[in-house]
Amino acid sequence: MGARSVPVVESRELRYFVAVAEELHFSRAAERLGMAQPPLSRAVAQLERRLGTPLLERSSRSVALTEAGAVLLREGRAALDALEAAEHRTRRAAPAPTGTPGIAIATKAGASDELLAKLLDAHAAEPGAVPVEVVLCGPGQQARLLRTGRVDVALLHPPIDDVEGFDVEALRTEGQVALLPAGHPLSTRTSLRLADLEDLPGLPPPRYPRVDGTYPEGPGSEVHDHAQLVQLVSLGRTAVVVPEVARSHLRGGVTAVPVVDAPEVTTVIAWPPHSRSLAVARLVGTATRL
Amino acid sequence: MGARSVPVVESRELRYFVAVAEELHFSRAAERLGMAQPPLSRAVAQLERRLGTPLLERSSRSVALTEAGAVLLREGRAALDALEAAEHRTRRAAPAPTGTPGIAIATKAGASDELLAKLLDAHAAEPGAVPVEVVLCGPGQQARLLRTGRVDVALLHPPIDDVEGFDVEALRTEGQVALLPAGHPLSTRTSLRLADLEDLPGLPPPRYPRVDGTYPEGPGSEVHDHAQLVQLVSLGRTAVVVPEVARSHLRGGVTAVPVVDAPEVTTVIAWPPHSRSLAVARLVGTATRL
DNA sequence: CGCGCCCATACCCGTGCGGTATCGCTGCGG
DNA sequence: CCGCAGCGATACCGCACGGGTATGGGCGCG
Repeated sequence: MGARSVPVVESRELRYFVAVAEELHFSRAAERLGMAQPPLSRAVAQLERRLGTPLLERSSRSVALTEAGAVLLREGRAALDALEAAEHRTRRAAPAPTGTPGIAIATKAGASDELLAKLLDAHAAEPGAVPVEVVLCGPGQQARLLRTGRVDVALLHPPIDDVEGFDVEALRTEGQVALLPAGHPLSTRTSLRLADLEDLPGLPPPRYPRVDGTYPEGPGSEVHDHAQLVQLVSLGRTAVVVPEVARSHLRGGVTAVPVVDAPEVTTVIAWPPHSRSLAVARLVGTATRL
Repeated sequence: MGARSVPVVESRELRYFVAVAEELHFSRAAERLGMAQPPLSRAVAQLERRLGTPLLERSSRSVALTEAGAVLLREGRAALDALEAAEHRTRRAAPAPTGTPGIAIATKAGASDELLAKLLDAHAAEPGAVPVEVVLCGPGQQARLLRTGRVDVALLHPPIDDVEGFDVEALRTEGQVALLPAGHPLSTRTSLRLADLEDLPGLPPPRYPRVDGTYPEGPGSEVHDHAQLVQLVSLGRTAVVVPEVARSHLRGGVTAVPVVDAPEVTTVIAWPPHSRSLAVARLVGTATRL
């Protein structure tokens, strides 16, 4: 198994480059990395020398990626994720108290609650069940947690979530309903179409946080969890389309009406390929038998 | 896109650990890494401190992997491969003369020759064809070249080759034939079964190199390419079972007889998932239309 | 035209990586 | 039973390199 070729790029340099490539700004990237700008410039220049190709186009007013730089950004992120995953999975494999010798599952906070509850119950009832740590996270974060090894499995919702590169098993498919303030003209309907819900007067769509934590501009309210969302609807401030399960934990003042032409939402359980973990395989097996 | 969590493990340390874990011997690993043994011991100990868990069980006479160490070996190899891939793919994306702005394909030396030739011809005839570099390699090496980004696509033969983690498209399926010295008693048969070929007197199976370049022990001759193999057969020194295409470039003194119960051999074209390369997509498209 | 933003260069310092020497343990052979 | 040899750990040292501060230089903008 010899002949692993000599490495040229060090992971530290790669992290530096990725920070600069993401910020497109050396000073801001340096700040994010907790270091000064000059050594960062030098490190990136050194990386370019080692790779033998420019990665960034600098003018004194702006920074842009070259073709090679774009490739390295994409591939470098993947490599750094793999590195982080190696670290986390090793920690998890360690004997207690350093690591929890169980498995961790990620799910979007406020989503798939009862499905997850059923899964955990069923798993706990199985012989040889291991402890399961539940990691709640913001929307779109599950994939990253999975890629970086902080969790072993995740519940997510393609095609909204990116499942590229994971093994997945579908658990459930459901339609979507509109949540409307009670008393809204449309709330008496027995079904709706998406077109009915466009530009409802006085009910601007809420603004969800982006993956970087910032919020888009717009008239609607900022929202970051499900309870807030339902509350906003009941206050007559917004209307939204959500998966059917949301009906099960509604409150007064909110009416749910099926939206017949909304895309179906599937919930899948995802895990990293090459997973050699027996515990993961068992959990997935339990999930598919629900 | 903030919040990439702080790294604890450096790629250099990981390479050191992987070397030790593969050798299970600090001094040999140090030699392989081109360094002295004491700093290697220290670096691995430091990695264990950072991860907060022992990776190796040392006695003064032997070294063994712990559970966590086995996980880190597997995951660490993958991470190092990803790192190397980032490097190679970036180089390939660089403008000439540093990188070849084309694509590279790996194939086992001496296998799939005419299939590859047809593919290259067909590709060259397409509009917008890019230069294709052909990388010949030893058996079982294609997957590594693909994983580490030295090539963009590979021709391989599941289930002999591991295609786990790659996207694949089947190109051809064929049976296998036995190559026998002309005049051998079995060479007059019109078909054979695997059982017929067990323990043929005077025709011990050849010894192929393992992935690490060493050869297993045994009575047969060492062999490292197809021409040698055929020559050995014609010299009456061995007999082998190979895919049917081998018939097309036989020489005198060798007879091919179909083996009806040998497993079918499929040739697939494989490429890394998430490949964003248009050139790769086009080459694969061409291949499947052959 | 000058100011300010931003990346590069110059220079210095301290940390940490790698090297040599040596110790301590252990299995083995006489 | 003792000595030797193999191997990993420890001790110590020197230097290379990563990171900091100060400063230069190019270019938009007011």
